[in-house]
Amino acid sequence: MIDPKLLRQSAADVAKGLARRGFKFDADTYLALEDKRKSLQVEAESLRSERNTSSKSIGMAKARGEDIEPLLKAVNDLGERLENADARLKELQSQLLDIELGLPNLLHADVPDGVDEADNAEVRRWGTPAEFSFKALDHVDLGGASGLLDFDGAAKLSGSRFAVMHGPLARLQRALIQFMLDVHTSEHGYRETYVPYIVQADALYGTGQLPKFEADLFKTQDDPPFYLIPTAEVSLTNLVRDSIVEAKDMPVRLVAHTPCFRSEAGSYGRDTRGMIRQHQFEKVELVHLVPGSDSFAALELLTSHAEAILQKLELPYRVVKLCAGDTGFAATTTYDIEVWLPGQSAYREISSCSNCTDFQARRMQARWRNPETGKPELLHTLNGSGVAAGRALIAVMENYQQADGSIRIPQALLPYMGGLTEIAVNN
RNA sequence: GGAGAGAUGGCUGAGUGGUCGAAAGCGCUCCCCUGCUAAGGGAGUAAGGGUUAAAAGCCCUUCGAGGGUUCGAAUCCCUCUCUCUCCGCCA
Repeated sequence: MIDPKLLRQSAADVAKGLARRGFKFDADTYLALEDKRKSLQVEAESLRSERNTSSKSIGMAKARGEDIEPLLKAVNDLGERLENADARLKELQSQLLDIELGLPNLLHADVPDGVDEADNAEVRRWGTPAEFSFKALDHVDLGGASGLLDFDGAAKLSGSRFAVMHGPLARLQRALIQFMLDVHTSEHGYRETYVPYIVQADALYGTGQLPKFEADLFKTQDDPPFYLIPTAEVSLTNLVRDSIVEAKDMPVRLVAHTPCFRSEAGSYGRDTRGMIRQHQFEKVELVHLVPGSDSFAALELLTSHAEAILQKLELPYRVVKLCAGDTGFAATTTYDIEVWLPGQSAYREISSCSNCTDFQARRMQARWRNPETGKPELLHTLNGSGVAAGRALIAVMENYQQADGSIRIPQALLPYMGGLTEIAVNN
């Protein structure tokens, strides 16, 4: 959520900033509502103040044994007026909140202009895509060669956009997850955290998936409903909802492995081949909770932690800064890390690292106590994949493939594979 | 799933219709005093919001959540959630 004070004072500037995303914020309508809110709130509060004063004097009169009838008469219609003002205020505030919850975060000034991923700005590259002496296969064909990747079986169970994996391929994904958790906890200082995969609506309001993106989520039929998390960011970040973190506990750095569930509504026809885009996938997620002054440095650090995984796996990648139109709802700046996929001859997203500044914190009332002032301040939240395990598996398969369709195990994963050094064909 | 108990400020814990944002203790902060010392004295110490350019001040809200009764609710009524104990069931 954007600071309502900023909206009131600089609605036109906010509208201009959001226009970079292609988002239309009707500042005039907002300000008109806000104007009404102000006068109504002043009215309601002064009525309430009047009532409090009267009630107090009734109490005192009664204590002195005086006749309170005339006093009661004097406040006769107060209750009704107050009720009326309250109801109108409540209605107005909920209208304003609806608008505010629908506004995306303001972009950082350095975010490049642009409408979609074609306009993203490459920041750096690491590694060189390998030259193959044979025609590189994609992970679907490699999975077919080993017989360990089964889309038919998955379709039988769950329909499209699911995968079944067997044997060493399933183990390879598990190895990737263990490896990533180990690196982040032992080398990068994260606290390993196990979280629920099913959350209530409040958590999703906190991180910004709701109310706007409900269609992207899987929802249960309970009343009230539960939602399957689309990312561990939801569970991890909301841990500080409605709390004040002490300075000695900052910064907070959390890592969790969870499955992620996305309905992928609206992406029909995109990445239908293979397991690039699934309804269910595994991901290791990194979350930072930091003082506001530190969040941009933290974004660089977090991104470097995700990159370290790909470097240890010796997977070539590039880092791009997302353009205005491609940056997510809650983020002020996002780096995507794109791993090289020989089967597609393309860099594809494997991690997305975002600084959400105080946007999520304001929705969550997540604060920290600044020792300089002794006062609570909104903290800044960051999240990034460190990295997406399903896509990392694809990247390993395609980058480590050999002429016969077998797949070598990356050096870094050998300790996790129980002596296995390659995944052969025809398992 | 069944039975019972509970939810109050950073913590412990009083408060059962009126001047209670809330006693007391602990903790914490500041000040004072003190050289028989793991002592004494004093003051302060919640969060959110409105008004304001901002601050001060003033005002509003908050005693698990949401409704209700009342001039007035931490206190009474209803619904819900969570925690604890016991039983059952289960991983």
